[in-house]
Amino acid sequence: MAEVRWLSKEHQRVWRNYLAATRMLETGIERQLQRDSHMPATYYEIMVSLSEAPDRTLRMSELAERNRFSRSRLSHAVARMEAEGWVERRECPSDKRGAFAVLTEAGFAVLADAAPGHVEQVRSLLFDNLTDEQINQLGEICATIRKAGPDPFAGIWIP
Amino acid sequence: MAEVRWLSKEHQRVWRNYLAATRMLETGIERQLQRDSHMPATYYEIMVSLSEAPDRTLRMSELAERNRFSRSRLSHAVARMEAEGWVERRECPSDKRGAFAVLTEAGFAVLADAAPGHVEQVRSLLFDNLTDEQINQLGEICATIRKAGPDPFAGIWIP
DNA sequence: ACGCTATGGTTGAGCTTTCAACCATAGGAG
DNA sequence: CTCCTATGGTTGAAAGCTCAACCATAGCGT
Repeated sequence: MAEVRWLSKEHQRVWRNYLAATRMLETGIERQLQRDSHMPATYYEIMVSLSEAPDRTLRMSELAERNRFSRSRLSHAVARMEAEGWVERRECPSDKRGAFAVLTEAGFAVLADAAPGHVEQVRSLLFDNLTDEQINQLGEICATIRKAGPDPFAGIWIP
Repeated sequence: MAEVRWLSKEHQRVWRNYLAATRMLETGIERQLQRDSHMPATYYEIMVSLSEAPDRTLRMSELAERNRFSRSRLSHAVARMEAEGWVERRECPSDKRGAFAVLTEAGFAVLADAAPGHVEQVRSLLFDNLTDEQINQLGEICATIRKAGPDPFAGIWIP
């Protein structure tokens, strides 16, 4: 067992600020969506992805990867959204294992309705408080972290 | 209803990178702790806070606020940790409503055991990938977001 | 064609989190 | 002292997430 390389005081400070800030943001986003649109952020993200896809349709696997959801999480979420009538499943003709998720009209309407409040919340908790420079920095930093992270994000890296 | 101020293309890019990066990090941290130490990150954070407090003891409310947990979430978590023998509750003599949480020896041992692996994971997913400058920037950004956020973080700001 | 492994996706159990309701005590104001 | 409200904390139910197990089809090598 090698020596433990503890975090420096400075790194610790950063890490704790990171935890507090991200938790605050996440909770704030979640609460606003739940309160105003009766949906968790997960559903919102799924619907956004679908709304941007051709025919508002995506393969489950595509959808999972884009949002970094586990397959299982997505599957459960889509099941619940299907029950709400926001999404439909269709089978894939070219690969009988596969499945498509399609955003319904009702789903699109719900999304359109939820969007303004959500965007406002993102602004007020995040963008409105940072300088343009900081926003750029944050973008770079997140892109870096993201790229450095394990890739398909399942399996391999944590056995 | 005022005009919706949508996010610019650039802000959207940042926001999506933010979501992907933070989700990746969170999941990675959670998985490592669960796999190697059979505890969720929540417990780890609680135990860290306690381990640093005088007599390894804190009021529930203090504990909740420091980590930005809802009272309810903390209460449930402490109950489970108590069942594991990692934490004990004591009543507060000066305020009979209050309660203290105390980290037990067993809890401390478990924490000490979990720490090295956790730190290593934080390094490898975050710090190792950023330049010193980026780390400083991230620290500043998170501190700003945190300060700008709603404060006691319950009630008031989202009715 | 056969068998083997890999891939796409679902399922159920168990754990965590949230929300709202709740109980008990504290700390004023009248 | 007696309300009346605020604070500290807990609880139960409902919703979401994770993990591991699973089923079905794909696609390769022979």
